[in-house]
Amino acid sequence: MNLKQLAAQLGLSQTTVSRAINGFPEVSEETRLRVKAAADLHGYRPSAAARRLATGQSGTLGMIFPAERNMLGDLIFIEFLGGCVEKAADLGYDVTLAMARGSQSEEQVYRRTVRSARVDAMIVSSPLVADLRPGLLAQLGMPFIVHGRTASDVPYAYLDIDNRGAFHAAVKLLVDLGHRRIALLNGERRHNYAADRERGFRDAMTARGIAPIEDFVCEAPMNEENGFRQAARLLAHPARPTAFLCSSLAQASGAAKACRNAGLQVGRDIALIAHDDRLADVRAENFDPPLTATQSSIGEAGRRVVSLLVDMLRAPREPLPREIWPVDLVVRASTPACR
Amino acid sequence: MNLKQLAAQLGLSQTTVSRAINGFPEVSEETRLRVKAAADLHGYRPSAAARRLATGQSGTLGMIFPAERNMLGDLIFIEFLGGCVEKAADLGYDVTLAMARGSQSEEQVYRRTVRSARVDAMIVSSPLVADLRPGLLAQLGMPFIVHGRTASDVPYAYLDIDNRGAFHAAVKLLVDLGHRRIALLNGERRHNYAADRERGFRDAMTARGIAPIEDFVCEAPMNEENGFRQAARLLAHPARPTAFLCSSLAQASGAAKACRNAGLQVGRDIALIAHDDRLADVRAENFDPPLTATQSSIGEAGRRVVSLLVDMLRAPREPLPREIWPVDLVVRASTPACR
DNA sequence: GATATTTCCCAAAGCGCTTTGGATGATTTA
DNA sequence: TAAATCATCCAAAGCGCTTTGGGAAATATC
Repeated sequence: MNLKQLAAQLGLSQTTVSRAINGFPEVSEETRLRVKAAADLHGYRPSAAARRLATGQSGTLGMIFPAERNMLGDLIFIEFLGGCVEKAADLGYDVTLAMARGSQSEEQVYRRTVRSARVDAMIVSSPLVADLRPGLLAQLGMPFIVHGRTASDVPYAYLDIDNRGAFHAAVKLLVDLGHRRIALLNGERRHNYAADRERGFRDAMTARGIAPIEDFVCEAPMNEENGFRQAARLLAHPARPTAFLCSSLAQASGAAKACRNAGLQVGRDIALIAHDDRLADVRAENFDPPLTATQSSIGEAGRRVVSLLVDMLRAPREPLPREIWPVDLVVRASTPACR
Repeated sequence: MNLKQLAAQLGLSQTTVSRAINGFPEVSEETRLRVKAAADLHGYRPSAAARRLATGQSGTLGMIFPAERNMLGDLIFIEFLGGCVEKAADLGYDVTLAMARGSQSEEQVYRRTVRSARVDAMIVSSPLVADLRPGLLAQLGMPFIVHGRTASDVPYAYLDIDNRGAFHAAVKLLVDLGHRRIALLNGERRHNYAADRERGFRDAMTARGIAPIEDFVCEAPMNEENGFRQAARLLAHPARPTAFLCSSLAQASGAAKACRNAGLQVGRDIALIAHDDRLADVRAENFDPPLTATQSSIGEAGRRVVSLLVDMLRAPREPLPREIWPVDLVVRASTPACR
């Protein structure tokens, strides 16, 4: 059943029926009810294709699969994606995925996606410190929002968490507990979130008059193995760290193992803090001992990102939305005072 | 630039230009070249929306986020999804995702997706032994393919791996090595793949005249914790298993830990085999010791599933495609002979 | 009571593509 | 040479919706 048939059935014009369904004010409440009832009765669903053609809007948001694949990255991505899909569905949008493969560069994938006009807007995730995507999308005239921030000449919409503030607060906590020899096991510096966290770490140390020990400031892909390896190396140091600050629970897990191997009990002999993205199945409170963590739900971020993006599409406004979420520091059992 | 403008530019009709671009035979090679050149020059891309409306095809495949969320499940899903997206892009299709949330049941999500006609076909993943989705989709007239198999009244297209054969072979290997007390740490029985694996396990045991010890046949969500817990329990048994057969690397990881805790060295004192889905970052060969595994790439399965599904759409044929992939049994260092 | 204003509804024109059903010459065939 | 066949191309009719630009009746304003 299509609009024309439904209109005929009701003895109304297509215009009126269309307006009744889409909630325009030019139709009486009585008629609207009648239309809705008939639509329900006949199981009428507007054709997405026709609506898209008529409005020029596809009702679809696009995301690109991250080029780097690894376990934690995949888990974070899917959690974020899940939030996006959930919210998008609520708002009547679809989410479609593209992928940069061997032969096709990420830039080509973005260009192709934009040109085929299959999506109304795009979501950019995991930006690097210097990321070309905002510039590219702005130049192509495609609305977009970034989950995170990056250096960019053009203004852009974003939602980020306060990585800098979070790690600043974590360091402050440790310093207040008497720790001075604090190690940072960070993600790769080229990722903006990692750069921000390092900045927060350094600022907090400096603010307390402590010079960060350069050898204690580590970066590496965030996985358990790197966490283990780097922590083990630092623990072998003549003056070992008394606290580890990790960028992910995966690294924290590796670091905890290294501590155990070194005969140190986390929460008694050594302190451990990690950032917790609130993934479905990997949570700081389930560690042994429960981990003190900076935490922020990445799924929630996905929902909000979509919400902001759809707002932008429905009512383009200046300035572009920009949100920086504060990050909770949840103190649990892994952060003893320094002895 | 649209078709009309391009046609005017070339002094041709829309019909001819459309046919030239879509490779119909009614247009001379010379004209086709001329059209393609002009299209390239002006950066012409057909409007997806218009094409969709005219053809009634959306050029989009749909997938539903699995309702259960957990780490391994998410990793498997994203690996499969990645394969699907990659192949779909090659074939000119988009992949869109929907999600069953709190209020909306999975069935409602399927119904809504089908009625809004946003997708040409759907991909059903992780089917249960008794899964309603094939029946539902068949009834709704939506083409689909299942990754896996299920009990269903209606015929349906599927791609599955030979789970039964794989676990049969694994048991055979262990028995040939002298093992008799073999434990199965399986995923939940309601999943079809788990039921198939259990069947393979039992068949192989019985075929060799060994009665499976019921207490050694375990099912649980596939994660490290359950692997650890169940293995630890069985190892405390007066007559402990001499071999573990796990349905996932996560369980194997937990089981390996339980073995170490019990003072047993995997690959010397006890045997361990697991199924390896070839996830990006979790591979049997990276275990210590490298794990003997039944292996099959789930990303490859995603690619093939899309390939079969698109074939179905382009040229509907009976019978529906059905593929069962053999599973490799790769012997590594974790399976010593029984002492 | 006459004139504005609202309220509610409609006809028709797109949106940009595909596809049907010819039309026109050129080439074969009889 | 006339008829049949091909090879190319075209005009126009949708696909199912939104939206513009009114129009008629009901209500408010003076």
